Amino acid sequence: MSDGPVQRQHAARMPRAERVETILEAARAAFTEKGFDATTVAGIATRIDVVEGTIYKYFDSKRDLLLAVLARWYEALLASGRTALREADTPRAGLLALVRLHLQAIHDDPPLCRLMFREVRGERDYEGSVLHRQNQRYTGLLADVLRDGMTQGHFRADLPVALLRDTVYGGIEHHSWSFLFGRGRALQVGLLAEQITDLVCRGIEPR
Amino acid sequence: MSDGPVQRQHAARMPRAERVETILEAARAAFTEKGFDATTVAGIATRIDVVEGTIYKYFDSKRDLLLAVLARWYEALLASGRTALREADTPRAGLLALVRLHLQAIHDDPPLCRLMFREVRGERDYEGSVLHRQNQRYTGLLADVLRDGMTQGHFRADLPVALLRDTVYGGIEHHSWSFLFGRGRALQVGLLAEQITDLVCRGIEPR
Amino acid sequence: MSDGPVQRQHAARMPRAERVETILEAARAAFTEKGFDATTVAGIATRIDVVEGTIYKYFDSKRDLLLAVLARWYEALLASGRTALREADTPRAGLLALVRLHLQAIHDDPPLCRLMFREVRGERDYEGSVLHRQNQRYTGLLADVLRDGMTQGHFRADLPVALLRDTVYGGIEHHSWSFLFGRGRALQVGLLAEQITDLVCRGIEPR
Amino acid sequence: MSDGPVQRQHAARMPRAERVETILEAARAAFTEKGFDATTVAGIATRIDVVEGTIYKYFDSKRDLLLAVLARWYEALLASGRTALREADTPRAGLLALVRLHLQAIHDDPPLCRLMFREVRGERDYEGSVLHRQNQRYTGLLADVLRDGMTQGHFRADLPVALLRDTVYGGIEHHSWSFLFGRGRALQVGLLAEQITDLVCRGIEPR
DNA sequence: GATGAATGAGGATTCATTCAT
DNA sequence: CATGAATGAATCCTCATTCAT
Repeated sequence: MSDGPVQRQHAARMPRAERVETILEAARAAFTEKGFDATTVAGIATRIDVVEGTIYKYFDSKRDLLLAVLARWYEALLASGRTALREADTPRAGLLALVRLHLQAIHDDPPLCRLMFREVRGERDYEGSVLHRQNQRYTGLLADVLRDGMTQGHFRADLPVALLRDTVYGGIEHHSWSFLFGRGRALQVGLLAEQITDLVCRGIEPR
Repeated sequence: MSDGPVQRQHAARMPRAERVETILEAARAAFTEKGFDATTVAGIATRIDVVEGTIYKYFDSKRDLLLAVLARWYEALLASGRTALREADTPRAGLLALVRLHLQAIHDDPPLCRLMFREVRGERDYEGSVLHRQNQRYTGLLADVLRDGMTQGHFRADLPVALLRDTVYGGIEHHSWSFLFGRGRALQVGLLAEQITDLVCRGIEPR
Repeated sequence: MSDGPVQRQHAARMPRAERVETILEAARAAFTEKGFDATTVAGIATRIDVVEGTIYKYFDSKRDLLLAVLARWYEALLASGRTALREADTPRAGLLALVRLHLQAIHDDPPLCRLMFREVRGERDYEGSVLHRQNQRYTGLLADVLRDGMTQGHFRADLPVALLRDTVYGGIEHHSWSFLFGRGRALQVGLLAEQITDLVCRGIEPR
Repeated sequence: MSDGPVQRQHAARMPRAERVETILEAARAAFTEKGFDATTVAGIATRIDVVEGTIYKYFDSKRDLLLAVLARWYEALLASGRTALREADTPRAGLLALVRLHLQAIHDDPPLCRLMFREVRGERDYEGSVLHRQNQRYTGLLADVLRDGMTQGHFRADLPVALLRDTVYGGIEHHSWSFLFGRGRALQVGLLAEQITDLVCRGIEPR
């Protein structure tokens, strides 16, 4: 008898939304474990017992998948930011909350942050992408807090909001660098948040 | 079929140092024009009329070449930083000078900065590399200024120097992002330098 | 991610014959627009708002679909040929009519002809296919005319009918080539028909 | 010990021209044996004990390789045609020689002809290609003979040379079809050449 | 010092087709 | 009659790097 074609069982049928979910989960795991390049689509597929083709039914490309994984993360971050702000009663408190949130996010999932910093930011397809828009909404939260603080007289108004926003996020990220990519020790989330907030607030305190 | 026989003459023999020079120049041009991945070693070789093998006589790998290109750039930057500091008579003046220098560097050679941010930082081989060490020396200039300022009582001393340093450089880079990678408009070097310095100084002014 | 959920309604149910009709129509459009390979079954399905599976209910394979499309065309051609012959009163008139018909067909639907020449003829599954049989019936019309002409003494009988037939059809097709595949100008149907008929009937020997 | 990288011996070094030769030979064999699609570049490489990359050093793509194989064949054909003409002392003799040559070529290497008819002719990249130009030179030989014959009064001059040329080559090819693609019997080169020449020269009108 | 022939690994992607619902 | 989730095969091509000459 000739070798029969190894008829593999079809994976369990799933409604679209659910399948997307499982793929996203597997992709996230794979990407964070091995990085983008070292991850193969076949590898992702194997984790959830489907074939590569199935993944391409739902995502146009491997890169698309990466972007989708990160988009979900940003979604959650944005929600957390909004929640945090609701409980902040002064601009300074809002600022502190957002700084802490950002540090916490980096602290909690370094691999995902590495992915974001390494594989996405600065790539040609980032500008104007959904992810970029989400990022803008997210950092916009802090810009809003600053603007409100200026309006209400808590902060001096002669420095551009965008510059302040970038200083905060740029500072945080730069400072997290060795934690993320080197052999740096854990981030002191609480302390750092206080220090950064302090630096910025005193820098923008009205005379 | 690919290009014909092209019976090429041996390229002019050159003393080692000179040959290294031409290679570095060609590599810099190629990398900044097309990015690291899109640049081929063969392409670099062609620019100076040698073959790939010749390049490998002088550099161990394509990546090595990139690192060497950037190392030269940092060398110059470091020298500029030192010069600038010599003319600064107060800590604040020193800080302003270094901020301005950094902004100017980004302003003057965006492609090279892109290379640095995109292809080098965050890569596994950066930590501990020569380039990293140079970067540390370079940013160390600013750290020194801050430390001196604290010692001399110009700056409050209760915030970590490293955090301040990262805030400055992180802020600058974050803020340059859209200029480098998006369709952002030119950097206002002078104005930005003033604003950043102002923000930081008032933030760290002793009460 | 690929197109959203697109919760589609079931397409209107149709009696078999009618559904076959719509599929054939869509397939013809798709194939002639983009060629066989570039056409996807999914694309054909989309045109008539059904899913791929539906098409496979009616046709065994994509190739089958192509063959069916062309078979309809041949059907019409064959009918035209028969009609044309009915009005021809001499062998030469019959020959002229068939030559003109063939040229006209090429002239009227170049995309379909391209399909026939490019994707079907010379493929392994053509020999012995329904399409091939139709082709034989169609070119058989001309063979019959020739045979009749020989029997009746209008034509010399020492050349194989098959060779004559192939010379006519091969000549026409070869000559249409640049019109079909190049940037050639329109076919001069009437003139060419006369010339070809003349050539075959009289040869090129001067009287 | 970790798995050493199976260091395969480098294939014998060859000068460019010679290597091109071996590749072309292997490609020709592979293509004619299995057709274009079924042939893999890896398979070609294996035949001559090199790796795929080597082939891509000399040819830009698999298709390029096919075209190059056929170009060589045409080269030879063109030369044969010129030789044949040199010995023909009348236009009719020239015509006969070229017809016979063409039939002989088809007879001698059906697989290569199949390649030409199936994979090249009618493809988008054929028009304007080197191959096309060669084909034009080749068929131009026959056009020249016809033109000369007309000038010298051996042939009537009221039919377009291009039409005659296409009739000859189209007729031959059409007639060879079943030999090439079906289960048809061998071509009767000599007989067919006589008949075709006769047909073209005298037509089918009885004297 | 320079050449340039040869290596070799590696994976994303497409879509016709099937079949459970 | 229609859906649409899942399969799975199959290979071209690039280019950094090596090394014999």
